[in-house]
Amino acid sequence: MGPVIGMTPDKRAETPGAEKVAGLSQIYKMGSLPEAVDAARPKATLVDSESADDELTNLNWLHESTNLLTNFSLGSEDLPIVSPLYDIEGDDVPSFGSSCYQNPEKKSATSKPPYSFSLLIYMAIEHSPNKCLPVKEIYSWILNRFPYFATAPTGWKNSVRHNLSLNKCFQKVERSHGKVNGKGSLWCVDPEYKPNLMQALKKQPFPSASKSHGSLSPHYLSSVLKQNQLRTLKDSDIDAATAMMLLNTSIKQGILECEKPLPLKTALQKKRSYGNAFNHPSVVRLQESDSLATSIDPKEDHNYSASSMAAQRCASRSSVSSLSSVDEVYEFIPKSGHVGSDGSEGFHSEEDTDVDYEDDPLGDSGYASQACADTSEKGQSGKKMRKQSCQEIDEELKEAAGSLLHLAGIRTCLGSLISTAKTQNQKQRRK
DNA sequence: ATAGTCATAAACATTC
DNA sequence: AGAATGTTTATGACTA
Repeated sequence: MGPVIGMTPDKRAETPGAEKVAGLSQIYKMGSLPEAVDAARPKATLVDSESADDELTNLNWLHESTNLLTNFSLGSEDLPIVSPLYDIEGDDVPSFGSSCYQNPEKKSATSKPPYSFSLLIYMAIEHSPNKCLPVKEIYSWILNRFPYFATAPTGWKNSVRHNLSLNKCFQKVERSHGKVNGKGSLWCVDPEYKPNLMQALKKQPFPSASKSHGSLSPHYLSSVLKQNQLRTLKDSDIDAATAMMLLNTSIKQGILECEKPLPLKTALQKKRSYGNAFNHPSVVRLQESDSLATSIDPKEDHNYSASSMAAQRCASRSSVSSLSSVDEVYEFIPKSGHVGSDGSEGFHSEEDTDVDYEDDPLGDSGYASQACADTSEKGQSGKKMRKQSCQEIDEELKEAAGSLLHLAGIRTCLGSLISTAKTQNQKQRRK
């Protein structure tokens, strides 16, 4: 049985449009200075850092940080491609920028990459500064990273286009403002499907990770938590949703102690009845139905099928908790920052590509600029409302994270975390 | 055996 | 006109 046919109309109908694209997370800030990251992330500035400083449960350190992918090596040209969900393991603070990863594609340049086309496209898009790429750029990225395709039968490009067109994970964004830089559209990853893709990536065989290191992320998170290295976690740029996922995984693997894995969704639901979990020492009883699979279901892989995706899409829409990253929470926030033009993100377009970001007449030096044009045109009142919404969401996330952390049985280390965080804050303020 | 996933190929339309 | 891009359909291999 082939791919589900007749998907395209659905895909078109569901194409969320500019706002969503604008909300694509600003991932891959690897190698960039924190200032640059902040500048590129106006959404982070929406949170009153001053008032939030003393907030124990504040998730700013998650908000401000970028997606986990950032530090898991998709983001730098200097780094090989590995699963964003794997990393080296060790009790020491991982050096995310280190080159201790194996390099699947370089390891065997002539062998076929262990990634499906969907994942290759996903990586290519996520690697771009604005999470949008024309198909030609996708070709280039894949070619650059996987020399296999240089000698592979030419049909792979067809497959890429086929995937883009058929796979609901990918959204086409018209270059509305005068067909900038060539023909064709830009392709983005639907944020709602990002968890699926992430999950799919995680499932990919990575000898370097699985053999000697295993799944680092939960271990890493665990070690961070156990060592009360809040700063480390903060610096690690793990976003809230990912942290939740890792927490769950850690719990599942027995790294952290908890009765059962807790989906963020549950945390959000419970917090409404219990209030801030930090103020409720009682353990929330979880239901089986609220398994981790609610938000991270290995079966809900990237695929052609509309059914599983639709299910997740619905779930995603039904609750903030299912968002794949905090960025998605803020997806309605117009991007005012200038991203990528100064190279502060550590990203540079591939040498062999012919798209000149700096020549973008839209002044955003990226593709997403057109996509977010709609949102940027909204008025001041809209901004106020959005800011308010952000604060509300932030509160929700804070409480949800509080619930999670509490339930994960790590509350005991919070005292240390607090002091560590406060120390860091004080140091920063002095600077 | 069946259904789902994925890769591949091909035809065709559209756009530049 | 030709190339690039995008859509759709079909088929086969593989897997759970």
